[in-house]
Amino acid sequence: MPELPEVEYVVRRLREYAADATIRKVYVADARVLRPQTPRLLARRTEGRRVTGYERRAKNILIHLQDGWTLRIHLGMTGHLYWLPLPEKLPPATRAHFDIPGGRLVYEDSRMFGRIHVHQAAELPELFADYGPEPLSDAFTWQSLRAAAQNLRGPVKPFLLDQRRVAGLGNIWAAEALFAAGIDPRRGVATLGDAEWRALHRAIRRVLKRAIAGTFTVTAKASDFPDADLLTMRVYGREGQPCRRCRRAVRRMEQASRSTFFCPNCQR
DNA sequence: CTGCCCCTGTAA
DNA sequence: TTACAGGGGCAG
Repeated sequence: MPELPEVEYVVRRLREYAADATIRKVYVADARVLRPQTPRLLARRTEGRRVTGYERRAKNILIHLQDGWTLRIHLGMTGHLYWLPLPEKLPPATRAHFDIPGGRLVYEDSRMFGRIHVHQAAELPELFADYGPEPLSDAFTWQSLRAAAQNLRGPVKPFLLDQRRVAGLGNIWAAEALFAAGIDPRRGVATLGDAEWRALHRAIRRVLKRAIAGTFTVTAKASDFPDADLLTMRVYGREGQPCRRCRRAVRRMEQASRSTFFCPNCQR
């Protein structure tokens, strides 16, 4: 479930609840979430080290530690990462947890598409070398978006999901941004004009900012993130329901084996 | 680019 | 029982 806004939420919560934590001990209940690394390696690199900062890069959570180590946690489809105060019981889908003073950092993940890796901080630039700009940073402009599509063909929706073009857009907000920009997800990137690139760029930023603000308006359990608010979606998950703008039925189609929702009337 | 794979849970 | 799920890596 987590996309950029939820990952951002997690990072801000960790800064709030687990600032200056020291990792005392690591427990791995299912080593598959570490692949290709191992519990032994994870323990060796993290135990006894203090957290020096939390950061989000695309949909990755970075936990910087003393001695130049960084935990990189990707939540995949069903991952959750949050601080849990000590008396509370670990949930059944806990795959790993980190003991810190006063509580635990819990990594829960039913489908285990997420990953926990430890890296030397120096190797991070290489790790993220292929990522596109952060959509909420100054580096992301409508010109940079247009440039990322140079010499590419194919529909705009899969283009937006490609982390090398823009970092951190997922299926929901790609669909919502295209609706906000009034662009049909089937349109080829080569057919978009400057006015459309501008509109798309603006829509991506607006939609993500609104989603981030939204995650903070709902109270979440144990500082975990709340589910994306389907009530505020314009098209995502609304197949057959009336478009909130023109009342015509929202359509669902498949693109690159992912579902795409759009309004054929409002998006052209 | 698309298709297949990785996994489990939930709803129709 | 089947369909579907908001993640990404990899081969073709």
